[in-house]
Amino acid sequence: MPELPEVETVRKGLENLVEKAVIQEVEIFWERIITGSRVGESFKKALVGEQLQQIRRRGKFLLLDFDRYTLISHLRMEGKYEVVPTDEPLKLHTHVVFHLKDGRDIRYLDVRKFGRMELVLLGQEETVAGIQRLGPEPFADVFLLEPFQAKLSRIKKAVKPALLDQNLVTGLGNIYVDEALFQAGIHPLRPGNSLTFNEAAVLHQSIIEVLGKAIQAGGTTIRTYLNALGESGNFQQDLKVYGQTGEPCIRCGNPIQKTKVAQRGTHFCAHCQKLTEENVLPVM
DNA sequence: CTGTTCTCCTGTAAGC
DNA sequence: TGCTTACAGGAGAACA
Repeated sequence: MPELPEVETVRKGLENLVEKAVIQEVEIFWERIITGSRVGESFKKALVGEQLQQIRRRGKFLLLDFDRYTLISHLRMEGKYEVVPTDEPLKLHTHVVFHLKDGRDIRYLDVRKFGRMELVLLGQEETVAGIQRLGPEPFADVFLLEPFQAKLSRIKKAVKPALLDQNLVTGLGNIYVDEALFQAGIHPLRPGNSLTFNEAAVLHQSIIEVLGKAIQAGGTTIRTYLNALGESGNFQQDLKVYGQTGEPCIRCGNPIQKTKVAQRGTHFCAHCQKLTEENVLPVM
């Protein structure tokens, strides 16, 4: 599942391959991938003749800047891009194809069809609600402790779903949220407002470190798909709790446990991440 | 406004 | 062996 580090890896890979490429034609095989006011023919028509100038990223959204438009792309669970010669046969689950003037295609594949694309006027991504509500990028220069702590202190729900909201900080998904909470020694079910200032500070630092290291590693590759961009990371070898159910905790040796929090598989060490009695949330 | 549940999708694995 | 069910989860919609 692409989270911020994986999306950043895709961004770099795509930009290196297709910067300055010009779109000749667009084909859509699953209409629901495209949302917003420019869908179907209007989406295709707008992009014909457009040259890709740069690719930016905001949270887990890719922002492809053309001459007059910005294509906002979210990979959600399993979306991926590949750049291949136009004459190469389409793989299963190919939903959108951007034919380029140089004889190649940018192809969007997505087994689950959860990913979305939206075309807005150049640089107008802030008009999209999903981007407007994003918190700061998880970097030390913009993700500041004081506002994080202040917001967290007003959140009654569990800290894990709070961090997955993308509003406190953007970029965490199910893998890195478990890793950051483990590194900070905080139980995923602790209510946001139950964290002490010191705990919030440690969590803040853990989020910056975990995502920073994952970006350096090129993200986490759990299933490898040859030729797809962003599937070559190696952070999977640095995972301390995600997918480590039953394995000994690197800190205390007790087995890593798996449970469900807010409908999501959640990995943690019951010894290192304590949920004290008074912090127990009502059964959902 | 806050918090929770449902929905979208298909491949894979577990269960009977 | 073959059919059914559970599970994987990001984000937006729907709802209390």
